[in-house]
Parts: sequence; C-alpha cells; structure tokens
Amino acid sequence: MVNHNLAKILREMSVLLEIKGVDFKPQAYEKAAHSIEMLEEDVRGIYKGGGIKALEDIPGVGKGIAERIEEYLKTHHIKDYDKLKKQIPVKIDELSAIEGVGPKMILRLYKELGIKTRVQLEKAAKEGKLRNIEGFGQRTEENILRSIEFLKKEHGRFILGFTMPVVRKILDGIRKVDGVEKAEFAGSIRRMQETVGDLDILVISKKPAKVMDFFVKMPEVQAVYSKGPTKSSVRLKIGMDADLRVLSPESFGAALQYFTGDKYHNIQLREVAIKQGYKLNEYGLYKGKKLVAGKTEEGIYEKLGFKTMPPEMRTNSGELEAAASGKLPKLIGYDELKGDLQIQTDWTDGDNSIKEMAEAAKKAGLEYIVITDHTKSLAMTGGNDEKGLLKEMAEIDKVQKQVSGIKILKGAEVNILKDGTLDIDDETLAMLDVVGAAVHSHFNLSEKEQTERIIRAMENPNVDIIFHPTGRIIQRRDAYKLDMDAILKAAKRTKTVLEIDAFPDRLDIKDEYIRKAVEMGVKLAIDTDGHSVQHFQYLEYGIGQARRGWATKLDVINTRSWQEMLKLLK
DNA sequence: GCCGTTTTCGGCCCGACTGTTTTCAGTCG
Repeated sequence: MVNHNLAKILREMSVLLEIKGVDFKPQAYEKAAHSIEMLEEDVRGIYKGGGIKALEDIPGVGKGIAERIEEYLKTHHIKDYDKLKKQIPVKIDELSAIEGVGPKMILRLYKELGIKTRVQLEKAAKEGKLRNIEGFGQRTEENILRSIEFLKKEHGRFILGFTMPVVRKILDGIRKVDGVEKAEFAGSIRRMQETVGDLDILVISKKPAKVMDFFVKMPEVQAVYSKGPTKSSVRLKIGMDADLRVLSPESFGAALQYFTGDKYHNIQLREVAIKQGYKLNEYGLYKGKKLVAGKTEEGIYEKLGFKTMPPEMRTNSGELEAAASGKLPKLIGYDELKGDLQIQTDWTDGDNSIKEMAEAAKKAGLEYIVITDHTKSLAMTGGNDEKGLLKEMAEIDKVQKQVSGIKILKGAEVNILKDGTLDIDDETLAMLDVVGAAVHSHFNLSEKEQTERIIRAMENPNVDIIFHPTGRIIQRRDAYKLDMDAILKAAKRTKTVLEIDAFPDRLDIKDEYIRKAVEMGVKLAIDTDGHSVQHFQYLEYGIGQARRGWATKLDVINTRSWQEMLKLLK
C-alpha cells in the first residue's frame, strides 16, 4: 500500500509541475512514480534495508526524489507536494482521468472558474460555462461531458475475457473484407492484459476505403468519431472505443510494435534506438532518412540487438535486458495445458453435470479434469459434507465408465475456516486425488490473521492447491489483506501449489506474484474455476496471465499428464 | 529531477489529431 500511495503522490506532483510549466521535472516524477508502482518490494523495506542509497537504486529515483520518499516514510508528508497542492488545490486524479483534460486545461479551469472536482466540472459544462473561457468552445464542452459520462458508466476499462468474443468477431469480419491482406490486434488485447481500454486493429489492405467503410458501418458500431484514409475511430455498442489503421506492408511490423506497447516498453526501446544512432517511430526504424526495418517486429528488435519477446512481456520490467542477453524464458504456450484442476458441477453451484463437464473438457482439448465441488460450510452452494463427497466420488467412478478419452479426477474446493482449519475431515480429504482449499468467508481479517490462516491451511498435508489465493474480483472486490511474501515462502516450504484462477474477472494470482513464484520455484496451476461447459474457453486468459508473469511450461503442473501431475502434489 | 556506449553537464520518445487562438499548443497513445 505504501508503494501505491507514494506513486500516486509522485504522479500528482508530476502533473502539478507540468501545470506550472516546469520543464523536464514532470517526466522525472512520472518515471519515478511508475517504477515505484512496478516495484515488487515495499519501499519501506528497501529504505529500512539500505537507507537513502538503496532508494536511489530504484530506476528513475535519484537524490532528490529519494529524499522526498524518506520524508514521506518518516512524516507521511512531502512538503513540496503540500506546497504545490496549496497553490493548485484541485483533485488531479479525478480531473486528469477525463479524456481530453490535461494539465494545462486543469489550470485554466481552476483559474477561470475555480473548478476543483469532476462534479464541479460536469456542472459547469452542463451550464455552458466552459465555452466562455478563451481557447474553449462548445465542442470542448461536449467532449468533456461525453468523457465524464463514459467514466461514470464503464470505469473506462473492460475485462479482457468477457470482451474478447466480441472483438474477435470484429477482427474476423475485417479479415474477410475485399482487399484486406492482414489484420491484427495491437494494444492491451495483444498483451493479454487483465482489462482493456480500447480496441486497436491494424490492417494491410490494397483497398483502404473499403475496409474503412466496413469498419464504420459494422453492426457493433454505435457512433463514428472520425473516418480518414489511414485511420478511423468509432465507439462500439459495448461502450468501448475502437481504432482501425491501414498501413503499408513496409510499415506493418513497426506499427504493430508501436501500437502493442506498452508505453514504458516503447519509451525504453526508442531510447535504445537513439543511442545506437537510429530513430524509431510507427513507420519504421530509420538511420537518417533510410528505412532499415519496419516490415516485421522481429526485424526491428533484431536490428537493435534484441530477440523478439512475446507481447505479454512488454512492460519494461526487464524483458529488454533479458532479450539482449539471450535470457528470455520460453513462456508456457497457449496449447500446453492438459488438464483443468478446478471444476464445479451441478452437485453444488455449477450449471452442468459431471458427465457434461467431462465431455466439454474433452472437446476443449483437455486430457483430464478434477471435479472440485464446494464443501459444506459454503451453505449457499449446497456444499458437500463428508458423506456427500463419498457419494460424489462414487458418481465420478460411474461417469468415468461412461466416457472415454478424458480422465476425471476426484477433488474438492474445501473452505478454509477463520482459524485456518478446514471444513472437511482429514480422513476424507486423504481419499481425494486433488484437494484445493480456498477462502470464502471472513475477508476482512487483519493482514497478519489472514496470512496465518492461509499458511495454516497450506501446512495441512492434504491440501495440494490454494485456489484463487488473494480473493480479488476485478472491478468489484479488492484482494483481502495478505503478506504475499510470507504466503509464497510458505507455499515453497509446504510444497503447496498456488492457483492462477483463469476466470476473466478473477485472474488470481496477479502477474507480479506469478513472477515471484516462478523465481522462487513455487509451482502453479492454471484452472478455469469453471461452472459451466462454456467456461473452458477461459483457460486462455489464465495462460495469458501466466505468460505476463514469465511462467514456463515447467512452472505449471497441469501441463503434465495426470499421472505426472499427481506426483507433483503432496 | 535523472542519468551516463554523449558519463558530472546537457540532454531528456515520437507523431497524429483536435479544436480553435488560422498556425499551433495541448492531449493522447
């Protein structure tokens, strides 16, 4: 939390400095804010361990910002920040989240109309007061109101796995348009981020006008922002904005690289290009005026001395260094999962029978599944007690005889009670092939209690996997408080597997924890947490999450056959 | 304010689009 709060303050300082027209410092503060946000270790810990000097080792943090971090850790204040805030007492994060509103506009709004909050801005815009400011017009007013509406309705981002079916359909449609030779996603979709802000599609076409016409007239489109020969922008009915760009084949790779990002990866790459005497933009890599690469991404990376890394890794968090030194990990592939270790059926809160789930899994290309219905203390799901589990095991044996080509293993999603004990006795648990344990109650314990609770569960020799370890639900519920370092260490010590829950709004654990787990040698499992036959498609998003955490095939136990997988459990 | 294959000073990522101040500053990705 310290990192998050500190990064927020530094980012605000960046905007405030930009408002004041200070040169270069804004970028410095922004850069420092970003690297603190990305930090795996707590700044408080870094400072305790090595003082100011250790803080200065954080990229983008020098003497000045290190001193301010120290000041913040000691006093919970940064005097310079307080001073800036006093001069310009506006809600920076609220206002700058509005599309089209930047530092300069925030200053004008405050100076001319005393606007400090989003609510005040909305009111002023509705009353038509903005158009009176010099440099503002009716158009600006309308755009601001539209952006505010958007923020209110959609939080501005969409969950990848729930959006993908719609955008894939759009891409498929574009690929079929006459003249289109190539069409690809770029942006956060290509990086398989948890959430997506907008849709970027890049196209090579001999007939640009045709594909543009198709794009703006698709049934999925609600409104057209702009339509030109190389770029068009629309608002989709699902509320998301979408851009389509038509490119020449010579520039396609450069554009794909450029628009895939992320921003920090691109900045880093362009700095490298400059140092080597090149210029890199969305049209290509140039030496002077001469185009030296641009047709493919690989060509650009190679010229700059890098192996091309998968889009999922491009966050400027060490991937360029790894790519330069030939140390890129071979990430787990999208076709390498053989089983799904968390499946609910109509024995509890799932929609389908054991047999239906087994057949759907087989159709999805899996070799085995583990049936993990809920247990008794989760009353709302009609969870199994010990007797129920025995009955379900017998049922699985029966179903196994009726289906072929898919192995059905016996498991359960056991509740971790408040004190870390489980709601099923050890004798029964010992009879199951796979035991997953999960927190479904008492989300509000202190960090210490919650951490100890889960560690106690991991210490049970029957518990093989912790399901959705942090409990967060994207855009709905924060993770419960946990000391993840302690959890990871305990997982390593007790040989407990941590799940990457692939359900699109869970994706739990997060990429940063996956990366730590991989570094520590903690084993992972990617599961759908499927409650219906349609849910097997979600494995893809769990794999994307694993790839963003640099996980390889070997780190994930369900890339093995079921026999090998079982050997890796306790 | 940060940083170093330009290394303790003098640079700092790049180009497109928008709206409006008709020549470009501001914002975005």
